[in-house]
Amino acid sequence: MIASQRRLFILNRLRTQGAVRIADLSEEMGVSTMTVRRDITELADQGMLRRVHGGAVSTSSLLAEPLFSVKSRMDVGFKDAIARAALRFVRPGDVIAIGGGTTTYVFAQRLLQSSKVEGLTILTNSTPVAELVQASEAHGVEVIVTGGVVTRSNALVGPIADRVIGSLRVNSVFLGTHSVSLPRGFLTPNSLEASTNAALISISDKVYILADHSKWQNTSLSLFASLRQADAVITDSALPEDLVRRTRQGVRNLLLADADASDDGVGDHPQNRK
Amino acid sequence: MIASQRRLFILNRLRTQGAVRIADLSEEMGVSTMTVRRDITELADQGMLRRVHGGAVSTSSLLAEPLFSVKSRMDVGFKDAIARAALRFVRPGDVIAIGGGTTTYVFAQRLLQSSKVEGLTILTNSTPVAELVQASEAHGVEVIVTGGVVTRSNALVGPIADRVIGSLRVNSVFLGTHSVSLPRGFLTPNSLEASTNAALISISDKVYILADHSKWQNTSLSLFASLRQADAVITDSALPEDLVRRTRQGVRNLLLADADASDDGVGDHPQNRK
DNA sequence: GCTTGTGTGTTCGGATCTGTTCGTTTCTGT
DNA sequence: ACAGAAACGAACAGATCCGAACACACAAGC
Repeated sequence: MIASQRRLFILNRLRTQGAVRIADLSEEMGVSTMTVRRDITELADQGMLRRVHGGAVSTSSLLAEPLFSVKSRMDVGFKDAIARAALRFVRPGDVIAIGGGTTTYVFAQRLLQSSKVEGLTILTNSTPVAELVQASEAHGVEVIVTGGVVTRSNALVGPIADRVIGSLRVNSVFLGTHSVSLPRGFLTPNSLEASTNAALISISDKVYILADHSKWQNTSLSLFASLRQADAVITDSALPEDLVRRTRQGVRNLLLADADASDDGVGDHPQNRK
Repeated sequence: MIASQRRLFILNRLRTQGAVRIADLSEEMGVSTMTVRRDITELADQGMLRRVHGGAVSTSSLLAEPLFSVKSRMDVGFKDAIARAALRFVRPGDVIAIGGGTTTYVFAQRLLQSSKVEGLTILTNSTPVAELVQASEAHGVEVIVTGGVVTRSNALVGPIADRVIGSLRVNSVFLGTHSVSLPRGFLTPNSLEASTNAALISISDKVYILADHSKWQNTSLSLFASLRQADAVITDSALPEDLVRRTRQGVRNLLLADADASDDGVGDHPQNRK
């Protein structure tokens, strides 16, 4: 493996995973850690990535920012667990929709690393997700973008998005949410995004909401789905007991993903058994 | 194995693998490393590949995209000059469309750095352009994405894109092209992309084609515009004299941007005056 | 025959890259 | 706060690659 190939490998890894470890890269590329270190140093000098202890993180990625602070690294851990747990709802050959936001972005990352990605068709209104799939060079995956006006968070919304979505049909949709309100449902601050989320839900057989525990504390403007509309809500194990109970009153299926679990992110907690 | 056979072998290898090692090539083709070295040197002089320690890498591959600032500075220099020259066709408050490709990407970069960006509305079928504008946090710019199926080069094409485009209207469109064929017009390898480019042209008052001089040597499958349809073609000053003359026979306005010029990229060459 | 030119292989000193060692710094669990 | 573990980077040594120079083979032309 040639030097520039290694660098490309590293950059691609960064684009799809947001962060890389030197030890992993060393093993996967079959070179010493020192060589990887030197590659990363070089790339960092060119501003292509940012060095951190143990590896490197992407500078341009959506996740780059949160990864820097220690506090929100925990958040990413939760999101990661949620994403892994949500994978179980993807079946081979499905046509799935993925909404905007960082949680669904992490979900897309995990999905691309899994074996289920083969033969999927992905509809998304998130430009980062679209680029992610493309950059991963995953085979047998078709990506369709909804179009629309670009929001602050790189989601595509508005009449154009809604109209495109309305002419399509998917097996399941995976959405993030800005706020979970009991007992109303799921909300977002942007009413156009709410409309687009609702459009995605209306064309989907199954609806899955990905929301870490902090979302229960937020409040937002626009409702895009009731609790009942979600076939499953995937959150993390840090959600307080009483909120779990009250949420279960409205939601058909509430999954608590464990950040420590290595397999599918769902730990062996009693409350996971219905 | 004859010299030209070897060169083809090397280029093919590059196309499929992105990078090659001299030692490998030497063994596989049954010639000494020195011969391979000479072949690669020759191909590099022709711009067919880029030499690196230990082998060679493809110039057109993914390498070009992430490493804009690093290498192939000449290519980027040309594209940059073209992009700066094209800025003159953007008026304040315009609604403009920007197509896919690396040249238009550089154009978008320049546009965001200029003062003209204020109040613009940008329609694009390129997800990198969309993200670029969003990431720049430019104020007063609205970005609309066409939607559609994502191609290898991160452009959005197909019926969805065409339908969305058909319902809109813009002042001017800026398109890259894979090939300039005299006297036919502008071509791209992807017929769906050709259709989408044609759709963009059909909704635009003015059409501007950005093409560096190498595009005159390429050949492609699908025509998306005739020479006449372009209100202006912006290329670089390295385009040979006779091609300039022959192109001027079909195109209303051919601009030769000078890579050295610091202002708007159009040098004071006699042939720039009509 | 000889010459010339082209293309290829070999040698070799220097440049560049890579791996290992080892003392230091930084993380992490208790 | 502390100790052990992991990661870091400087420095050295070995491996690899590079390119210039020269030698050789072969074909074309005189």
